[in-house]
Amino acid sequence: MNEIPTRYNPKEVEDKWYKFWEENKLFHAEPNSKKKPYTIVIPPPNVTGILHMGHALNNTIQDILIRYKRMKGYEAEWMPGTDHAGIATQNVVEKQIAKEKLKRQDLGRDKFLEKVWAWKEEYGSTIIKQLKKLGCSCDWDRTRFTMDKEYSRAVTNVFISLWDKGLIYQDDKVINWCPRCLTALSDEEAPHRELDGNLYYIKYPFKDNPKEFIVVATTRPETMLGDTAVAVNPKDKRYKKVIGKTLVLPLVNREIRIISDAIIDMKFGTGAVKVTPAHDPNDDILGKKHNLKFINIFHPDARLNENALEYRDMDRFEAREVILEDLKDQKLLEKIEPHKLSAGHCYRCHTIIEPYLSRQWFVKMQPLAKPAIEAVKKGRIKFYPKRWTKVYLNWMENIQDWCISRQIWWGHRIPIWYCKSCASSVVSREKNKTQYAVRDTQYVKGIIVSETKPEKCPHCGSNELVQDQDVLDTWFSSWLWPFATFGWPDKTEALKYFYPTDCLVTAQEIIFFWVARMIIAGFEFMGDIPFSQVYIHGTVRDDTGKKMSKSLGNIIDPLEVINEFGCDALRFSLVSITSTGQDVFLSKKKFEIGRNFANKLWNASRFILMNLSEKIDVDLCQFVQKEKLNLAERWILSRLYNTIQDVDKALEDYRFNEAASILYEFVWHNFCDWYIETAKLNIKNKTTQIILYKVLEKSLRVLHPFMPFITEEIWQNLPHQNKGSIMINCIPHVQKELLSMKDEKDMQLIIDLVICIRNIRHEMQVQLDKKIKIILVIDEKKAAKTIEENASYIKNLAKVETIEILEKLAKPIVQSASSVVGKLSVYIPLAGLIDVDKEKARLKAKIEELTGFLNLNNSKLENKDFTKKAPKEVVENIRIKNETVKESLAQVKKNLEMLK
RNA sequence: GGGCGCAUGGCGCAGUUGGUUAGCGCGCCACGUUGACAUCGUGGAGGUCAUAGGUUCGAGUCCUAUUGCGCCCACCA
Repeated sequence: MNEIPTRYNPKEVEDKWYKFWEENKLFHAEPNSKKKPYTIVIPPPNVTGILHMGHALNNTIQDILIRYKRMKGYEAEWMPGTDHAGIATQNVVEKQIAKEKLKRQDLGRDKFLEKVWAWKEEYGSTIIKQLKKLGCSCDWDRTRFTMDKEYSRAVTNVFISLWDKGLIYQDDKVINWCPRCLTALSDEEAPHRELDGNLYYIKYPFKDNPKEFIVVATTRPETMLGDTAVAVNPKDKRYKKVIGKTLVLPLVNREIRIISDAIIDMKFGTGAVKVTPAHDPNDDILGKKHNLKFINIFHPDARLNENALEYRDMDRFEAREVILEDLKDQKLLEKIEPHKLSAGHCYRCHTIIEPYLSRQWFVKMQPLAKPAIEAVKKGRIKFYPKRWTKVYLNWMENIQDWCISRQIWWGHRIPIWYCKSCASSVVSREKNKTQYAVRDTQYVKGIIVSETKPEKCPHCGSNELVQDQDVLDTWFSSWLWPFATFGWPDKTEALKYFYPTDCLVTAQEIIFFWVARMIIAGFEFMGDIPFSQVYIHGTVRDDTGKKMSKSLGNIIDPLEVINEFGCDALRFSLVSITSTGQDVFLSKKKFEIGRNFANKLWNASRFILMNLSEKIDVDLCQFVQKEKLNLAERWILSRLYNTIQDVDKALEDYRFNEAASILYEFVWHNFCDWYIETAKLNIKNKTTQIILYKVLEKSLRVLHPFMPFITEEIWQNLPHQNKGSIMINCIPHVQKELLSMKDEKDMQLIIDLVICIRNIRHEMQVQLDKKIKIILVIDEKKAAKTIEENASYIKNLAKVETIEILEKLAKPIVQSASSVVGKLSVYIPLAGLIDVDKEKARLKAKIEELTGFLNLNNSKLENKDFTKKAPKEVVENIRIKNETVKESLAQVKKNLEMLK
């Protein structure tokens, strides 16, 4: 036994046990009619991803849930996989080929995609390997990738299904355009950030009187090149008479009309707005309504195009400066005011997005949202913490159409085909199905749908068909995750058994991107909720509250932490400091919590293993008889089972930090600090050994979901018959007959007494090797008996030589230090050692404390309203407490008297 | 313009439906190495729970307002 090291060394055990679990297929789940399923689908990390603290927290929580439920007897399925992350991955590969001075256009679509797949093959499983380092018990046999053939079939199917319902359409709209990624983005992908900008007041001269102007205010003067109107509010007295007149757009000399629309805010700026239909979402609406010209002034990369005349090819921000100079020269720039504005930023590259008129594909969301709203309102899907319900509903109830086409190459290509010869288009559909959907709207005239390239155009028979160049938004595949991963659209056994899933664990950032859309997709394609609970955890930040990011350089790498502190330490620490839904502020120091705890557990186990006698049959530990146990033993078992119960309750409510602290408190401060210390006195005793073993063995099982590696390592070193993994054992059943409030109270008296004696020793500076005598005065027979029975513990833990128990104090004990514990008076005769002044001060402080408490309670009891209105229990409790305190106080006062 | 979160001992945080003498970890002070553990043990100091009102017999916990910090949403030209 001596070969067990005094420090837990995670490096030696983690990989070993992970391999053991994997080889024994312990993470795999199959439809099993004898068990209830418990399913979690992982938020699929990007293939480009590398493990960061957000992942670590997110996946630790999922792993705790899944391991716990598995040990609770569920068929627990944790579906893993990765997301192809269209733009992100394309960007990575573009950067890679840029080193060879190549652009994707130089390679062409097919060659470039080959490169991306090659990249995916080489690096795409990095994050999976890292999740394994975290101990995640995912069902790797089912690992999915959103670009897998089967998964892609589901995506195409969904597109066609929505198409058939008329929920997908193509339109020319001003959308969010990233001039760097050169693609459209959805509204969610272009989060607004506040910028310090200016409001520029520009004079637009009247055509019939060039000396008169209308002044417009704008934050983006360069867009004036695309202006095709100026709008005012019809009620605005300042402008009433000029509505319908013509202005001459400066620099461009285009004639534009003054129109009126109630949407214009008279209070903002000058009340007159320049209208740029092709470059502003509002102006887009105005332009369509008033039949204005749409003039696009930008190249896709946001340099100005030929419509910008002499500003052509300038960058948008450079052009702004030049235009302002030119306006100044012409005395058309009235003034500049500083102004805060917010602008969309590309969520992948942070470039300021450009509102840009282009033809894109959209999903009509409103009809789809209805059941998703209902489900949450009716509580079929619950958010933890609840407050996110409101955020979700607010978004869902104001849902906008979803722009799903992306002008990139990496992704699911839109299954639409166009016929060159008759100008029809085709929506591609599944093989063997020949029915084509043909819709007669402005934009989709003669469109052809087909999963693979159709042989010929259904309209004219030509075989000159070309597929739409765009791919679908990444989230258009992720929203199918909870069922497409189980084989949908096929009706697989797994799908039937595991869907709907149980809990979705994620961060707030993707509620709209993903959670909300999954709920929509669940109803639309499965006819049911995708999960019943959503647990939203906080964001991981550094210790100053900043989000962790590479560019800020404040990253704490989970793998480094695992290397330095161990995986279990990482997991336990993370969970301990994350209270429900609150953001987590991290510093490396915080991982000491888990490391130290793991070490404590390790050493407690080490102690127990070193002391178990060879002959003992530990498998008998299941059959302990309560009548044969002493107080300490009954106490620790009661504590154990209460702990197991409390952990269960905490996990049901997703209060992970509470579960962790309950376990910490039990293992460290009940089991190690007290039970093991008492056990040392009878360590040769068979019952003692059995109890030590039993408590350890059961604790390990409850701890396992939190700290999988160390618990398996210790488990495997236990001398039991059960050589299978700890994973396949159950969370201990609570032996209700061993729960005892009385035992817990009685033991607490012993503990308090020991602490009290230690305290006096310390205050009076009585060395530990100095044997002392104590006199206890108590008139309660039961309590006296408890103390008598446990005298040996008190003697050993408080280093007391003799204990004398009296019913009453016949004569004063001179030269003693004294105290009270409940109704018990403690005297420690310390002839020659006692510092009378110190002792007086001690007693006075005690008197003050007790008096304060007594006064507080008395004032409560004297208050008739209180005794009348407060629950009986509360009043009674205070009465009882007060009685005890009164007695204590009287005793302490007497003791003080004696010192005089 | 709406919505949300957070303000508790030096630091980081708990505190579930209002009733505990307000807890935990780190740090601090003092003592300690009798073989589970110094990644440890023992004892201790330290808080008018942001401010002002209110509801209540009773408020860290509920309501209103204020201050400070942070976040989200929105078509503020």
